[in-house]
Amino acid sequence: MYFCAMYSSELIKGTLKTIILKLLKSNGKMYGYEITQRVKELTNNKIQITEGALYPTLHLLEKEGEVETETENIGKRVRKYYTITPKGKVTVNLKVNEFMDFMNTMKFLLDLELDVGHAAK
Amino acid sequence: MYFCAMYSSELIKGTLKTIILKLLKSNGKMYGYEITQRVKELTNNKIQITEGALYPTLHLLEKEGEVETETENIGKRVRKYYTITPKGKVTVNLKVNEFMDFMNTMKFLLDLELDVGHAAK
DNA sequence: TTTTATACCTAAGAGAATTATGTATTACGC
DNA sequence: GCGTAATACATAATTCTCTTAGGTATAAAA
Repeated sequence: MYFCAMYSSELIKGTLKTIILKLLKSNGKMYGYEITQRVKELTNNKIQITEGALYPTLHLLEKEGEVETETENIGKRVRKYYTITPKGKVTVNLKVNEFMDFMNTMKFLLDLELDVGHAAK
Repeated sequence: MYFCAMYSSELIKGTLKTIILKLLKSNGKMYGYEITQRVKELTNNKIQITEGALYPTLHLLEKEGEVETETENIGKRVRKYYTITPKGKVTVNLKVNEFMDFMNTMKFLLDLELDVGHAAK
């Protein structure tokens, strides 16, 4: 069912809040389903946020005051828009910086070719 | 007790096997405690592998055939050395490539400054 | 009219780490 | 010579975050 060039799921762990907040920061108000679609599209299906992960995270972010909601009626359907708060903007900057730093560290670790001489391919 | 400029622990999740295999590949045989110290040193204390995470992972890697062990007696103490297997070398290349790809995708996502005009700092 | 896409949600379970222990040897400080 | 810190292994209980699976309902497309 999944046409996965997707990353193994452990990798993505810990990045969900960062991704959501970053999208909301640079993209303005979005609703849940839209977030999943946008991420999928921007990453060529490599990152697919499941709804079981998304909605609980959005609710948590709201409880923490990182995002705010407003509902909009589309026909008979209710759509819930999320907007990043000032607190959320602080958080997202911290998180993005931390992740960038982490990537540099990992790149350093994974690029190392040390002593041993045979430096196996 | 921890003098953490350390990364928030969720970030590191999913990268442990990759780090261990990569170190063993480029560094030759190493024992558990040595791995934790080397990683700590190479990352300026930013990544500190806990023993509760390390040992179960090493045992798993052995069970999966990614690494092999040999014990060495240092005085009265037993030291357990780990070496990467040919299978492990294939795995580590896949994992490193996947992680590098993942980092590029994340960098793309987190660097985006989209439409909205106000492009909040 | 039936299937697919949109749109929200929660609950049970899995997986990978943390935290807390436990054991024992060796080196260092005083 | 004696206590503390560092070395070195290990496991168990718990926590956290996500997956899998389920549920509801409207709108569009086939």
